[in-house]
Amino acid sequence: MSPEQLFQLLSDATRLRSLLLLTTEGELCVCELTQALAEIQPKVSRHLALLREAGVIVGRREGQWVYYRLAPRLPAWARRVIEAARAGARGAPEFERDRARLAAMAGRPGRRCCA
Amino acid sequence: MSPEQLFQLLSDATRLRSLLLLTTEGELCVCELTQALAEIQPKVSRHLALLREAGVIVGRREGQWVYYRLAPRLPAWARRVIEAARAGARGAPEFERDRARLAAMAGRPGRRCCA
DNA sequence: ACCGTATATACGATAAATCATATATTATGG
DNA sequence: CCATAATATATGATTTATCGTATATACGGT
Repeated sequence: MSPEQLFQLLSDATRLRSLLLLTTEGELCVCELTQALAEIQPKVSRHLALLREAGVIVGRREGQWVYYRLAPRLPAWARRVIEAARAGARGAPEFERDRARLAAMAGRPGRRCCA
Repeated sequence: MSPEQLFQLLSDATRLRSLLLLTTEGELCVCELTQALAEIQPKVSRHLALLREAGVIVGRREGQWVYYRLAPRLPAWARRVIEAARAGARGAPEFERDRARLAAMAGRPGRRCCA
């Protein structure tokens, strides 16, 4: 994982938004990301595949769902890059909308509707 | 300056190498960067222009030379991204070679040859 | 075995970035 | 005013990324 490669991955809005959601939420399945980003599923899936193939995120299958999260073995400098990006994205409407859509999503898998 | 835009800028090897050199050296003119990167001048100049237009670096003309440095008004999160990239690039031969070529460069403008 | 849902991949088309070469601009020195 | 050096920009060609649609695969329930 070179800096150049990481930056190339983060330079796409779909991948960046996915990654930022994953860092704050910990773990999300593809359908949650698809809904949160308001994008079509193949698009989200393909971008997640790029992040996975580069080792930035890891996927875990549970039943029909595949949950993605930040790769635990991600180098410290890469984590710092993502953290800084999170700071840079603070308050930007594009990212706030993603969170809002995720929070408003009904029938999220593996979640009780009423805690 | 959005995170997405900064990452797009850093995703190119020429721009990333330039920027890392600028962070460690403080200020460099185009001919120094051209030599350090071992690239042709129009290529270096064009990539510097992109960084400048985005507000990542600023240029200062002194005689025939234009010296570039990190933009003083660069947001903190962007500085952290670049700092993390520096950590990620540590020891990578590509970047070490740049430094070596710069150090070996003769006739650098504005420098005494023997301090 | 079949169906519905979730996820992944293949494909051709479109858009965007990068390149090398050539040329223009700006400054210095004679 | 001309020549030279440093820097910037224009141009057309080429490569690389991204896209939407269609299709494939994997799983769970009936």
